[in-house]
Amino acid sequence: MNISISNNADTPIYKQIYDQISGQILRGELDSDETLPSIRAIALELRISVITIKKAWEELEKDGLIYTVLGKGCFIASVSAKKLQNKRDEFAQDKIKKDIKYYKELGLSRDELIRLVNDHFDEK
Amino acid sequence: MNISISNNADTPIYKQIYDQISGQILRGELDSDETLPSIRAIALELRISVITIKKAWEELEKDGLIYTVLGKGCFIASVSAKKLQNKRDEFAQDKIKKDIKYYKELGLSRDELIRLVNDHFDEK
Amino acid sequence: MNISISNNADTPIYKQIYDQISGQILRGELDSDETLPSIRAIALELRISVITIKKAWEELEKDGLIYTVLGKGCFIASVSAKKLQNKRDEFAQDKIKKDIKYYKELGLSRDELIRLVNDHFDEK
Amino acid sequence: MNISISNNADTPIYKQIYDQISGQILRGELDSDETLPSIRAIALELRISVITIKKAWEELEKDGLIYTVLGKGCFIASVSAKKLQNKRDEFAQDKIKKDIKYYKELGLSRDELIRLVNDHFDEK
DNA sequence: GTGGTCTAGACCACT
DNA sequence: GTGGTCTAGACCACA
Repeated sequence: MNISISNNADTPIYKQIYDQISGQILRGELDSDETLPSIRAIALELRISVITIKKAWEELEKDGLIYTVLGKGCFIASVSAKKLQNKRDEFAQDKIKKDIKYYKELGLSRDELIRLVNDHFDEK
Repeated sequence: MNISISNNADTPIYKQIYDQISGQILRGELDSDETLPSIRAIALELRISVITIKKAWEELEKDGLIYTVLGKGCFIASVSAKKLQNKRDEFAQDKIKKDIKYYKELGLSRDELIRLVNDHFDEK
Repeated sequence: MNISISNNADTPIYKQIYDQISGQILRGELDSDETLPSIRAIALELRISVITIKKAWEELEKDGLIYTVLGKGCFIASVSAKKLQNKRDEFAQDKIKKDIKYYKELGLSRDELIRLVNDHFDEK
Repeated sequence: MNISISNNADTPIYKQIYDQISGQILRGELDSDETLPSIRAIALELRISVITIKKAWEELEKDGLIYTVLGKGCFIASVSAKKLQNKRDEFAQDKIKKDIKYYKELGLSRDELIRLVNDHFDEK
């Protein structure tokens, strides 16, 4: 499980975890029914509170990406590749709408925005 | 002064105001040294507290977009067109980096992201 | 009457005027019973409100530095050189106490403070 | 945490708090990453509003003296001794320039000012 | 008239 | 528990 968190970012920690895990699932890097590490293990590893991870897990479960079996642990939900793709698209579209609104508020044209994407996509 | 706020959004009200005013300034829709409506006038119009607007004003002042003169009012900072453009770029680049990080996490390729931009740019 | 004001300073305008006029009187640059320019004349010259100057005049009168004759104007109070010196000392001591408190809070020693004075006294 | 405030002073409460905390940090009396008492705790102790303290905290954060972690608390920023010294000097120089301007306006000579400093430095 | 500060309570998000 | 935001009213300083 590769997760990196930052205390300085303006995104809350539980969201950082959620984004990274959901990303790994949506990209198909984690197999169905694979076991997620225990909350405590992650809490220790990342030196954060179990409550924070619990919050991330809850969001993932709400979105149908994982499921928990009481007393056994958390598992990756088995979702068909097609459904996965749909979820990915849904997530991306939800975000792009908000983002475009902001760039438009800044006065950027479509071409300027696309140039910006091209300029920064390969960075880092 | 066109400002619209939503109580349901997850962005705080002061941020909504900040975004809209900064947008108008950065797009050059407000002239230098133009007087902003008084805090109280806006508070009445939008039916929010003066403190909330004050907060937005403070952020705008911190970013050098407006300045306040005690007892006289608040004014658009006089910034050269070039500097304005720089600020706009700076704001846009700060955001695009974070956004791209997220889209990559979702597994989108550059082309998919650009198609997404093209599909939604003219909406609404 | 030489007065210069700044909108950007954090000292209010009426205080800037008060400080400069009181300074000129305390340094003996203005003779007793000399007429001060009319409030309106100054207001025009400095492009500020008459109310602001009125406020400064009130403070000066309260401190016994000027007196107003209704319908005739404002005049420099006739104060003996000795009294003038006393007032000057009083003003300076009031201020030095507050200032030293602040420098001490910053952790400056007496010698550091004196060096600071020496370094900056001849500037500008 | 030693803070004392006065309701009668002409400096706003948030400024009084800012001055005292920044003083303690600049004098090195508070260690890096030390936790500050919670906003609410201070509010209760000093019997003032949380917002007032928040305002002081924001100023301190703006000046890079503290940092806040959402949901965890506020901490003293880790600043090297050298940087601390620089900040102290910067604060002191900003003030001394204004102060000297005033004393000069009163007609004090350098020697008179230094005598004043010597006379009052050990008081109280 | 303007902005600057403050209160006393409230609700929410995050840990 | 923490900080983040907001309200509705108040009083003051400044122009």
